[in-house]
Amino acid sequence: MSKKATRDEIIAAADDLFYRRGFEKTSFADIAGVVKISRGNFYHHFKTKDEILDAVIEKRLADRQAMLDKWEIDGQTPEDRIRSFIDILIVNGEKIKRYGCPIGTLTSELAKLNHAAQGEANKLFTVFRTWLKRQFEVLGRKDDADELAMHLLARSQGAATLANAYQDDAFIARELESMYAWLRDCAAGVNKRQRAEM
Amino acid sequence: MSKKATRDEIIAAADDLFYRRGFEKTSFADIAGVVKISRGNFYHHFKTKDEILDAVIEKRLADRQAMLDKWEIDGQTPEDRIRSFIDILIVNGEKIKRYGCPIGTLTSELAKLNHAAQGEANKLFTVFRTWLKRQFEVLGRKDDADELAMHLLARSQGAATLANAYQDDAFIARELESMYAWLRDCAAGVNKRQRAEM
DNA sequence: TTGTTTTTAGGACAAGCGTCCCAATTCGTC
DNA sequence: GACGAATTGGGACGCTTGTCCTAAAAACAA
Repeated sequence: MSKKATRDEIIAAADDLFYRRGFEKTSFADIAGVVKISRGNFYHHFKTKDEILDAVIEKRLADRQAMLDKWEIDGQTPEDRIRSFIDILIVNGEKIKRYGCPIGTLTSELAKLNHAAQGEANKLFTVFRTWLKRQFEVLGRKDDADELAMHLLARSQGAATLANAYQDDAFIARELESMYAWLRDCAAGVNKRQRAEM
Repeated sequence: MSKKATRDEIIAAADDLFYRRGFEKTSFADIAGVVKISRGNFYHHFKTKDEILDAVIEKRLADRQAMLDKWEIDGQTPEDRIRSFIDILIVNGEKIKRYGCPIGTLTSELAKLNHAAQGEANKLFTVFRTWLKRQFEVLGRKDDADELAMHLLARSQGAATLANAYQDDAFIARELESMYAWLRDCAAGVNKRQRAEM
């Protein structure tokens, strides 16, 4: 097999295992078992485990960016597109209930390991943050677009964390409804704080 | 030294290390280094690493419960008390920025490890959930008290996760303000969805 | 003081880890 | 088919891990 094909298989297997078991817990042997190559052969593709992590983060960045680019075409309005982001909790619901958010759990783990790739992993959040910011801008919320983006990211992360802990579909449904409602308010140009001050 | 005193020192050291480095990454040697006892001596206090984890979770449960019980006395109104919960993000702000939420990150890690103590760790969330639920009941939201408790837990978790990733004080301040405003609305008996439907 | 129990230190152990080497195999090109 | 390069499998390496044993020290009881 060509070098690149094997390399991509390793990255795909590592991506999956890092998500399901965590980076630290996943060993070379685990990945080799999935890809069905010998452990020794690894060194020809990746010199260290950290190099695999870098490649996995790179792949995740590309995957997420591709997904957002696709939404940019599919979604008619920025509100539609932001709703697609919220709906990740549905589309990936089963995996999130089992393993949490792939981005949030990775950044948390790397923060605890004080790992050099922390900065790269945080870019995963930033990809969504930047994209959401732009959607809110198009939506007409130019002044607080980044704040709204961060807020929605936080809401989504919180829902994912508790979905993982409790596996409660009713809770997830309520959080989704609540985020939809919040988004409608955003689109109407009225944010929660302004209303509270009325 | 008495057996219990040493045992408590081990638990305290493990509690701290599990939080800062994660359960998996923390070794017997790490804990022994902090407590300054020999590695071999461990077996006399804990037969397995999982037993230490159980003890750490037990301690965290007791600590949190004690904190909540204290708030029950200190806080004049249920709104005051719930505000104390929100303010954890300020009081433990520096640690949360560095290591994330001690509860959320532990449950996430144990979920990935598929660890037997998952259920016990989730009780940490439930301690807060139950307490918050009661506060909302006293606040006069008897019908949706548990829903409100879960929602606030999620908001808090999300804020902690992004605080850990970005270490952005302005973001944390905004999330706090937003949660305060939400709480005021709750106290006024009007939740966000009802308002959005007006 | 003597004898018993509790607590300790140090190290052995088998297993798993990331890393690395090297000889054999496969591949692509002439 | 032959040859150099790319790719592979198997295993060695030094280290760390959780676990466990044993003998010495300390604490306590009589």
